[in-house]
Amino acid sequence: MFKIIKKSKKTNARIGKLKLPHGEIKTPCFLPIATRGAVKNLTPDELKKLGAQIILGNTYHLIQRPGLKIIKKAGGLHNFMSWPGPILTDSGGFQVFSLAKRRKITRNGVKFISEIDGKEIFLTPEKSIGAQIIFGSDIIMVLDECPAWPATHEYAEKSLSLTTDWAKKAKIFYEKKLGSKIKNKIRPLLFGIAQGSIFKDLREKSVKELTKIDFDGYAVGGVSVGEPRKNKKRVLNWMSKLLPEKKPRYVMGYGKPEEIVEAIDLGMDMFDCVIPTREARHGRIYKFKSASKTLASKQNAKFYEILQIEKSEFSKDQKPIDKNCRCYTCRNYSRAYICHLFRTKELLALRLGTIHNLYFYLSLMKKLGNSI
RNA sequence: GGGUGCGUCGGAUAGCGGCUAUUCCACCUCUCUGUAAAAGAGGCGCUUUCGGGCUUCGCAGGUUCGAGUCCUGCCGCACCCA
Repeated sequence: MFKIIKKSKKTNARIGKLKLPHGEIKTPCFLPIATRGAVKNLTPDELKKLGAQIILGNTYHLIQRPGLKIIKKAGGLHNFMSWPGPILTDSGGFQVFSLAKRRKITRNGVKFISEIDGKEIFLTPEKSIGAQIIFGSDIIMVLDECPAWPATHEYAEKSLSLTTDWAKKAKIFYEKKLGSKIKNKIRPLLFGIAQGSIFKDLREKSVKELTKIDFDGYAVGGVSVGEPRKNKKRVLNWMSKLLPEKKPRYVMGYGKPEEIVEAIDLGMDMFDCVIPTREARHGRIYKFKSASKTLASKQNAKFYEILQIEKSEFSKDQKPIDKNCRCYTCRNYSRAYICHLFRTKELLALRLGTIHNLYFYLSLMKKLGNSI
């Protein structure tokens, strides 16, 4: 399933191949986010051209709309959204964090009050896995509780025991549903999610128990939930030593370009983040500082910059965002034009921004892979 | 020439006797990490030792404890009549 092809001599970085039902992906890789079955502003065709190998959908949002029935009838999420490549789906665990005001955690699952119609949604570890199986996800994530920072040791410990318990239940349910069924085909992978906030003993405990359950891959959850950068780094450092080497390692919801660089050096393989897509819609355009420079000096010095493209300094700037960038946006349009589109709220602004920012992230991944 | 109405921030507005003059747009600054985000926060007269101080509703007077608001004159704009 997961093969490490090459290891860096200088760092813990590695290149891997991961076989999935809808194709093979190369790691390290970045997953553009398609929460509701669409990467905002892009067609699957465009995504593929940008170099996306795998995308991420969200269980909580998709079971609300359009609902399981419709996706099932469409023949799964791939068919429904016309993306033939691999899909990883998040379990809804992140919504435990992001929709904290609208949910209640119980032993058996999470009760949400829908932000759409006020209806109650009860998400259990089993339901989440069941839904993801119906989606036809290539990588299924277990339901976890993602505790916000700051959390007390006491709370984080309690939360972790729940998350671990849910992980066991998820695994049992998954085996029951898919265990014997698929023989010749590659079956969807099931990933566990390590929690434990910023506490070393809890992170250790989390990984120990998850590996006992035995998953196809392991994710680091609960990172970038408000904690200072130092803490994130420390957690990832521990995790890189704790997580099994032979399994894919996925840092959830991560991160800024420099953070991904660091995490790859620590031996992390997969990443997803809303930054490139969301910030694109908000007029923050990422670009490399200089194409000729390698990313070797990346550790401290920022190798990229962000243009706030709506600023008046760009309103007359006829240069492309990045003359060395080969994305559709940079090959065809000037900063002035994109600035104009943003200021006049033309929808094309969002598309062009998204295309460029995703190209930036995905080509960063390529560069980082090549440098291993 | 006569009449009517109107002049409030860069633009558009609210306010029709009572404390710090409303809102929208534009503009400026910032935020965004498993997406309730094409979103959100702050600023937008001058000045400040960040406590505040000063100044403002076309202009000039007046009435009043108190005026963007009422009265008089002027200026400007719009419309109507001649």
